[in-house]
Amino acid sequence: MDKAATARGPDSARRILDLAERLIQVRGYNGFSYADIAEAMQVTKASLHYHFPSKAELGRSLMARYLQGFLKALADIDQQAKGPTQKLESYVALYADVIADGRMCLCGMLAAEFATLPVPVRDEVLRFFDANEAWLATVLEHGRRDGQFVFDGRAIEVARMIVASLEGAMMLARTYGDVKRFTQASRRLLAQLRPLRRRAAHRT
Amino acid sequence: MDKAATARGPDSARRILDLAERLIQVRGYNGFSYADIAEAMQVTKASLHYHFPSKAELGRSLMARYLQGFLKALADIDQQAKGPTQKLESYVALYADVIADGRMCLCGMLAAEFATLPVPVRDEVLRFFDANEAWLATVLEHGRRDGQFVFDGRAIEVARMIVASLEGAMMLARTYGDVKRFTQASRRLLAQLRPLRRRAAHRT
DNA sequence: AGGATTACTGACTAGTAGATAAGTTGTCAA
DNA sequence: TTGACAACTTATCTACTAGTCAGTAATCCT
Repeated sequence: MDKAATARGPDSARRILDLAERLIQVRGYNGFSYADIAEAMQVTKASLHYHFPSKAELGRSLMARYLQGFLKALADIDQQAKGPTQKLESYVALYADVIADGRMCLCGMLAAEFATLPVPVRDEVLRFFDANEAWLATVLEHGRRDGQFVFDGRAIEVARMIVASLEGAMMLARTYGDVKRFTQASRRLLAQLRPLRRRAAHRT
Repeated sequence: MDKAATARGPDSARRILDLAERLIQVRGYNGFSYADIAEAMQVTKASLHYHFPSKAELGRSLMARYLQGFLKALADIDQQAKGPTQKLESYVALYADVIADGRMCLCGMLAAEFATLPVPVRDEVLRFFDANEAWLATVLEHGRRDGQFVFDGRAIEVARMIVASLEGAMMLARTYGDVKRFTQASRRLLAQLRPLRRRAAHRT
């Protein structure tokens, strides 16, 4: 009856993806190997190849799951948050949670290694950013309509700048091992959208 | 007298660094090998090890040179540019030139792979960002004093946000193979420092 | 001319990468 | 109970990684 020793089961694929996700977020796609996952799971490399025949397939599957989870998170924000301002704050909190855990956004990491990625993985990464920017642009546009945000030009452009800035802020925050670097940058980023620009010194 | 065939010479070390720099900017530290450089230079791998005993040493030397070149570029800007606004524009142009060439900032790339880097390389990367942010903070502070820039709080915080945003914008621009993504983001970034905030629609 | 130095080559090693084929074990359904 | 299927292991492979070492050719110094 003691089956705890052999951690066999149908959730192996999920556990593999969990480990791969964390490994890529910390070490990058080219910085981890099947051996790393096998060791952490106490199984052989061959067993991983049973679930994911190639590293490219593992990466593609992982990205697909990540994108799905991200879209779900955005949908949750759309349902729960009360307005554009609150939506934007919840959106930034998504990033903050990841960096607080010492990880980098999976896609930010893969974007850096883009040139070396298998094409299917590349495609998923682009889909992630496309969806990300499109959602954000919608929120920004709504916010501008009811006067919560002020910005010039097209919303998609502002969205792109915010996404890029958040990714960059994550990268620097993780490099310095200092979450404040992300928090401060994101706060400034959002402050620039507010209609009444405060000039007062604010607390750190 | 025909010595063009064997490209022997004391500039080999420099050529190795040139190739390594480009390779890292495109493929990352974990995405290139001695074999890549050896092939491009038409020499053996062993010859590379003569100049740089280990990959860590190659990385460290490269970073040291890169930092030196960057500091030189900043010094040139300090000498030539006429005021904070012009300095900032020249500074952004430094990044724009790199991305226009399809490359990523060397340190932005290494920041992504930070967890897997040899410690000496890490140290150099941090020194780069420290110097970068410090210089930018000084320019911002001067600009604020003579009314060319407006921002809340400490200049170093704004500098950090700008550096992170530019790195992020480069990464996304390269991922999409679209320089405009960088240009537009950086233009917006600088616009937010201007005292008279224009509300008019501006041309794309 | 001779010796030292610089800049290499060729041949090699140990370790790791992703990947495969054949065999084993546990579970469940007819 | 049997046999099919899922989830593995064992053993192996090829390609590539950084790195070493002994030797060599050209060049500089005296």
